[in-house]
Amino acid sequence: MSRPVRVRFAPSPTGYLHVGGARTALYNFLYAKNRGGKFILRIEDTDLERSTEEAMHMQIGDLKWLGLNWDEGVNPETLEDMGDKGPYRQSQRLEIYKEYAEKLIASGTAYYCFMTDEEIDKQREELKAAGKPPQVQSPYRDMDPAESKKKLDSGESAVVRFKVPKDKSEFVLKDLVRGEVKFPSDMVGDFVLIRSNGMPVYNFCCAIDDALMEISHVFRAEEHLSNTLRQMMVYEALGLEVPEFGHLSIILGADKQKLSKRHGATSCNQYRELGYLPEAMNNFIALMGWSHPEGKEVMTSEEMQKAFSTDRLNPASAVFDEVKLKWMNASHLRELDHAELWSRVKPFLDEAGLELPEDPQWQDRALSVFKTSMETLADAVELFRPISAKNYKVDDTAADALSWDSSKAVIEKWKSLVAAAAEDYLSEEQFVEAQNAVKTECGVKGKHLFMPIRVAVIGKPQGAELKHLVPLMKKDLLIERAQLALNQ
RNA sequence: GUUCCCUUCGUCUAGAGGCCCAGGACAUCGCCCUUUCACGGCGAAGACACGGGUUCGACUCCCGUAGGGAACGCCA
Repeated sequence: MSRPVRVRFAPSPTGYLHVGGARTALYNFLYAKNRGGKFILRIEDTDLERSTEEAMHMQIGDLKWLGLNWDEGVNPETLEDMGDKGPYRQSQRLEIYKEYAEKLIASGTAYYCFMTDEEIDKQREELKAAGKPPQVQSPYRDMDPAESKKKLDSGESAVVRFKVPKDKSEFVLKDLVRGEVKFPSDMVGDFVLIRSNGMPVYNFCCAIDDALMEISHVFRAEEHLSNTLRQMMVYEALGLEVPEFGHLSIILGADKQKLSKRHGATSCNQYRELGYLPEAMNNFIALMGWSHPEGKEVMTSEEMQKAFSTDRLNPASAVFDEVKLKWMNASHLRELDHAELWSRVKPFLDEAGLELPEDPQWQDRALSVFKTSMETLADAVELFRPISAKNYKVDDTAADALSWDSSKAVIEKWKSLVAAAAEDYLSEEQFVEAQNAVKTECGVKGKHLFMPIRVAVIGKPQGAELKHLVPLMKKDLLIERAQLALNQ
């Protein structure tokens, strides 16, 4: 009961980290932090068909991006073992699984099964047709070990199956999020422990690893709920200590189906590319299935760590709402100090080829002007593009403002006033002065005044306040643009 | 088919028998701020899946029904 808290995230490296996986990782991380425990990263790469080294890098990269740093497991830089309960990649633990499988065989709770795929398929069909649960019923279940040894030696391939107790007993799981869950033992058939190629199967290595790595709590997705029965059987047969489990709800798409590729962006990496902040991602994901005791919504990781507890975990599935994610991203965006925000925005600006001043003070001012209209980092591109030294063009939406009788005169006057300025940049006051001068000189006011000027400055009839925008732009640039607007 | 899980505003959720003719957030719609756009402020509309119990009293407990999901793999 008073075991030290050790939790783990155990992805199988088959692609980028999915938002569902990210939430699982996050909850484990938060729990470890909250309880002063250890967070461990284990790689479940026993499926040779689907696991790749590249995907492992992707998963690790995504976890790092989210800031879910682990204390033990695969080292994020060197990929070597970090901690004394390794190896942390299942593909490197094969001997261990083999040893335990042999123990089970020796004790009669597991056996070699020589059924072929065809035989199993056929049996499944028949059972289904008969309205029975499609569980394998292996004729090798009670074969004399000596005889199976002989078959094995003669080169026949076999899997190792767990011998599920035939006496109908009940397994009770005290789930941290679902309460008491009871499983009849005949809910599952004799499941595979070791594949014929020698690789262990999830339910086997997961149980062994969690026990050997002294994992105290397992938070994982709900689809593993019925796997827990199998794992409990393995624990029991081997006399290993069972961790506590918490089965998290599934994350759904807008159509209430399990979130998948066809719902659009579902991996953390995609959200990173779209300009989402890891802070916002964590915060948003945390709130799909957990809530702060005081109902706080926008939180830092530290706040979440402090407040996290399993009794506020919600068993019902949640729909992933990108609109709210956006709002949350905007909230976090505005909390960042400008030096930090600039460093996040910079890659997006560079990517778009924008040419902007290097001066931190300029960047600071620019961000105060633009950040209230940014929801994602990527939004900065269109916001900064109009004041970038490159890429100026008069937008189609500006045609109206340019068509008024007085517009040409307004822009001419504006241009001459800018040209008369002494410094490289106009101050806010100078801009207001100039605008007033245009007003009296040309005899226009209201939108006939500021719309043409706005177009002469940014090429569009709408945007941030001119008195904030103009001081961000070099005098020469303003003149050049006024001319371009006149040429329209 | 069998077993298991889930079900409060459109969405994320609060609610652990009277505090709830159900609270917050996003979205929506108004108004205010604003010589544009955002930000911000204020306000409106909007839900206990259904049916039975238990109880003086049920969103909260029990049982059904319906709907959704998961598992029954040499995937995890």
